[in-house]
Amino acid sequence: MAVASVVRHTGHNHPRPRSAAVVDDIVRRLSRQGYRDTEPRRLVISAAAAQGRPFTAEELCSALPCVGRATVYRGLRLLVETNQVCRVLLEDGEMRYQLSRGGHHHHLLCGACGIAADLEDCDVEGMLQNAARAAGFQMNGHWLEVYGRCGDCVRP
Amino acid sequence: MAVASVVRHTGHNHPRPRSAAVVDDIVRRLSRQGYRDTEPRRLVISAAAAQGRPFTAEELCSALPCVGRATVYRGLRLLVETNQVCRVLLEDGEMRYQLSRGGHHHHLLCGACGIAADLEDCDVEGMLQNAARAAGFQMNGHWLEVYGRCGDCVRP
DNA sequence: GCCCTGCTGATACCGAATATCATCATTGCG
DNA sequence: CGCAATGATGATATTCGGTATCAGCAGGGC
Repeated sequence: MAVASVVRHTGHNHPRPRSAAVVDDIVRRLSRQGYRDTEPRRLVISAAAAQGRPFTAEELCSALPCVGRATVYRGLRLLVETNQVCRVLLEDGEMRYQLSRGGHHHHLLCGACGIAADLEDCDVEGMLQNAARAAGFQMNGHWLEVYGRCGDCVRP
Repeated sequence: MAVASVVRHTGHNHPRPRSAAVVDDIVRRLSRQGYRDTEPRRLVISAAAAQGRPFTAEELCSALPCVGRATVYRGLRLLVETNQVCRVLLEDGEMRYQLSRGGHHHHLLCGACGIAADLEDCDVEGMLQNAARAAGFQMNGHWLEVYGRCGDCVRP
């Protein structure tokens, strides 16, 4: 199911709009930045949107046998650079990707089912600013991942 | 200078013992876990201790031309698995390594000089526990890196 | 000193990611 | 609409970080 026809939920987050709409949205944003609206690029975005959990570039490739490897990698890189896709760091150091719903947020990563829920209402920022300043450090940003078990996997 | 003969400071952290002592310490801890005290392994540890900032496996290899690649990679992996070396995630996603001074801590990473200072007095743990619980998530751990400019690079 | 076993390192290998480049397709413009 | 400019594509080659192999070596318990 590359294009969902119903509203779906991911973890404990907000409803996600239909995939087709998501693809249109992203393509529109890219167009505004001068990037062309091409069929392979749409396929990459659509496949990324269809993933239920953080994915690797290779997974996108095998989900898109009809799109060239290089194109998949380039498309994914573009999406990361334009903040349409965020990077997700697994506990073992593996890097994965996930369509971003925008705004600054962190991920709650379930080690059992692999799902990534967004953690939006958490102000580590201020705390880190203070701690950094106390160490004579000027903080510009941070990277945070939270690992554990999602509700569905804790209560089976 | 593979073995420093003076007490040195890294960033804004505690004084670091002489490298030779650090190497002995680590070798002793490894021995206690059944790992042999070998010359190549000591060289790897010594080289890791001599790095002034987070390093890659490749950097260790070129710092140790007389030690086989495989041995360097195995040695580094062993040090990570036994928590003698911690992983450091750069802002661009690159993974580096750094000798650990033990205990749970995070890193203040300077984007200018590349140094990593330890951030020890910061309790994000509790805050994250609460936020995760509110999202129906059972938190087991987290990964945090802080990016910015160290004091020396802010005031040049 | 001897022997067991873990360690080493040269080499081959693997897989992820990127560079190349001829060809194609999108889009702006007349 | 149709043309040209140029960004995008994709098959291929290549690079590069990391691992598997395996014969020989060496640490350390006896």
